Amino acid sequence: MEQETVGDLALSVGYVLKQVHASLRTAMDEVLRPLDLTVPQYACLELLGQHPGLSNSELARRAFVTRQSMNLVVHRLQERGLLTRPDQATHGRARPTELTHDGHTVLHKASVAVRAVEKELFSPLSRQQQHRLREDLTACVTASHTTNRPRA
Amino acid sequence: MEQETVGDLALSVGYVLKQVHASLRTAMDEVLRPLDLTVPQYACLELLGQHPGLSNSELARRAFVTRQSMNLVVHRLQERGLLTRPDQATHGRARPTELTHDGHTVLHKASVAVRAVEKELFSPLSRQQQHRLREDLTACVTASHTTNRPRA
DNA sequence: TGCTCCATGTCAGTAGTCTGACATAGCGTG
DNA sequence: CACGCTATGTCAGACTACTGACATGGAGCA
Repeated sequence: MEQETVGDLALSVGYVLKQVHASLRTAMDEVLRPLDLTVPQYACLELLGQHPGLSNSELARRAFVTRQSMNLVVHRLQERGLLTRPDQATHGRARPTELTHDGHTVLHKASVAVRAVEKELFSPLSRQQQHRLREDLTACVTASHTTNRPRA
Repeated sequence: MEQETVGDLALSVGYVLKQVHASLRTAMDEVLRPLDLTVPQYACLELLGQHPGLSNSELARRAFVTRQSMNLVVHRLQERGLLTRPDQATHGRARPTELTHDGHTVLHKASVAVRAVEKELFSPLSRQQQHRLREDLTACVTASHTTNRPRA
């Protein structure tokens, strides 16, 4: 027989997942604050660092926020001179965004700090366990993308 | 040598974790909407179902939100008659909150729906893998609680 | 060509959450 | 007893993210 409801929240994978996510989020906020960056702003920079030329909508999808929210993030980063965006789109309406020199500099500092946070958070797990954890989580999202609409 | 920055976001445990969390959050929102419940509201009910008599601050900690946010959640659920809260505190200032009969009814429906969502999301993993995943995640949060301040 | 459909960008309004602040109740210690 | 410390509840304000809506540019098709 299968129990329909969760007996104990600590035994719910979803609850523990949320707990780890909250810890990661808090820790990231702390290390990004000295750089005057929010988590979505860092996500935007990181995405552009690895995939230059992404549009605003594409950034939004990959950062798991709406286009409108990402639009504000992009505008503020643009005001700070961390990224560039052509005034006119070359092809459609999508305007490819890229990091400036300052953007790359800030991103590197932030990326190092965030990497350290992740390393600390997952330190109880061995390298092999971390790899396995990532594989398992990846399997879940790829499966949900096939059953639901694959947004990315 | 250790790489300081993440080469590919898909290889970052934190990024995949956020991805799974986003999927879970979205799916929970969808199934809770027919019940006119938000995720924090469901979390509040679930916590009270398993631990009757929790105070507002305690609910906030276990739901990973601030006291102020949880205060609004509790008030709205109280207006809907799903939970009761004494007007005066018996001992300190903490007022123990408990579910009403309607609260238990709504909670049961919601809990069944959420349980189904989790089961679906983690369906790519075997029962053993899910258990292992939960164990690994739990290890991370317990470790972070010892290094940082143990809020709970 | 003209039409539909879709994706992108953007604007306005709304709702949720957070930070900061203050008052109160209990506990421990001088 | 008095004082400081902590925890809880609550209020006010600001910020963030979301939903809904609209306009525009391109692709596909009759």
